[in-house]
Amino acid sequence: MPTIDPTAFSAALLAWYDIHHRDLPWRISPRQRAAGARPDPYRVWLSEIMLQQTTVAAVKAYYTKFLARWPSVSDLAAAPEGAVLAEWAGLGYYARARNLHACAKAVEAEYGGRFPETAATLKALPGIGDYTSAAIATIAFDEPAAVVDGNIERVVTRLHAIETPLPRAKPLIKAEIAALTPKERPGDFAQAMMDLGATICTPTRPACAICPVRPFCTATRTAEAERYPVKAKKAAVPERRGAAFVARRPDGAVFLRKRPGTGMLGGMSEPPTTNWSARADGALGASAAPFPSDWRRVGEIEHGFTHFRLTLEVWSAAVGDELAIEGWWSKPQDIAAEALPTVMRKVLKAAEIGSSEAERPSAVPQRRGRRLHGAE
DNA sequence: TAGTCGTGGTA
DNA sequence: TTACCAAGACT
Repeated sequence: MPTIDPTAFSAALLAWYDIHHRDLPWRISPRQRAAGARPDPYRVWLSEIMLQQTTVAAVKAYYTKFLARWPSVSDLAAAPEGAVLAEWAGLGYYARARNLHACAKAVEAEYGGRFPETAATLKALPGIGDYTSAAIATIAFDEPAAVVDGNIERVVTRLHAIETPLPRAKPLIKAEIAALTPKERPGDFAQAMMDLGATICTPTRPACAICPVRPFCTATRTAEAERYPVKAKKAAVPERRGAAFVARRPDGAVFLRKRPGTGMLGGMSEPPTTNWSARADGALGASAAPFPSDWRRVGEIEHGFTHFRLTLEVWSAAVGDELAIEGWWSKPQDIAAEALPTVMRKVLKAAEIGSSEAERPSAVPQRRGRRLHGAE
């Protein structure tokens, strides 16, 4: 593996970044940074948590909403967890939201509302791991920590044509980044590497012809950049099946309950569902309902999760006000603000319950697939 | 260490 | 349609 001169590499990368950096809501410009400004650690942290395994495009609207509602870490710490989960609904990986709130409370309680300034101390906080601790310390506090995310893994494996598959190659990549990260402008260096990965050194069809660090890159010489990073094969995703039960009151309210605080969709809201069986065959039927009623099957929905695909039968019933199980009634105008994950909004939609103004049903409800499934 | 944990966009 | 993936953390 040929050695890269860190000084020359940084100079080329940062010169490119000064011109071609992305303008993002949680950033300050290289020009402001050069003038001595530093970004608000709260904003850096908030954005980094949201960006975990999530695209910039998806994050922007959530980031703006969170910042408007909770302008500081103290504001966020004072919020009820349910409000944070409801605001997070739709962004996925809900443990992030629970840890976000726990972290805000820890920063408030242990550090008086000011984020600690080193990667090592940041990493001890909930939801902040290897990558995020290094990113915050480097971007907000100028610590030259080794920042390694998916973009940077891709860039480095191409620079050195690393054949070792991920995640085994991770220690090697981190060592190389530690060697390349400059003492001056480490925050810009990290963000420049990520911007390079996001805009030039892309997973498919990388733009090697206009890459500022092409002279340092091994993979591009053999026109094989796209082959890296080598990754271990993934197992096929299994199928699971379950049923969801949408109870409706005469005034249109829907019965919801809260899922257990940990695990899949932990702490989020849902219409009552069965457990999601590993069995993908057979129908469950109204006998699986949380309480007896005149359940009618109104359709089914499919949803892909990271490690399995789920099919949910959707059952609906018109019921009275009193149910013997724990939960609450949510009126039509309140549903949009509930902490409903996307899969559960699909369920409500299948039961012809508008989950937002945008989905307000027309006078004649559109029924998709409804005719196919009569009552039992 | 390998499995768990969402979602929407894209080839 | 399917498969993969996007600024990972936690157990």
